[in-house]
Amino acid sequence: MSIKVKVGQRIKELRNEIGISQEALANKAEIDRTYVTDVENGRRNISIENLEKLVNALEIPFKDFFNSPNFNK
Amino acid sequence: MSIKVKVGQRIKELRNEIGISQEALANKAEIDRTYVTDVENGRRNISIENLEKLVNALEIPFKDFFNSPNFNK
DNA sequence: TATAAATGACACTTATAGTCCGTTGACTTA
DNA sequence: TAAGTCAACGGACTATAAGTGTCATTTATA
Repeated sequence: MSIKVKVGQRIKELRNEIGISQEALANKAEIDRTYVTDVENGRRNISIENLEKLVNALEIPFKDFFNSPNFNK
Repeated sequence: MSIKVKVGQRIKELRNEIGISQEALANKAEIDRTYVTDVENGRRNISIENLEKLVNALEIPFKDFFNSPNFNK
């Protein structure tokens, strides 16, 4: 599985834990809603700055974001 | 400190631990030599795919890459 | 069972990520 | 004196991510 897909899945997972919509997350991170959709579905090779925005909006440290079985597959 | 600078410092730190040159790391990761210089100096907003290449070349899991005091500042 | 809310798919422009070739200066070894 | 390695930087170029619009589809709920 590509890193893009893994990152997307992890974002979706964390977003669902918080219980907010893609649009709410997008607004919080100040990113376009459809861009978030694309990222969650593994269609975007996201940059570190945009990933930081999303990780911050998900209120999780980077190290915890990557501390998931997802990233050992 | 920006995420770009933090990532760059962490890459440089890990590269020095291994004891290889920027060019050797670049070759191992199959990315451009000059690009590695820029990333280490915080001048590039690297994509997740290229970060993965570098992290793999540094032979460290993502979660350990981000498990550094750097990323809590 | 219709309506709205949420998500998905994708094309498109523009901004910039990333490559390639070369140079420079610091340091090292012969 | 070279001659080599390495990091940093520049300019020109190509590839692709960022950002947005639009419509289609799915899912919740009245």
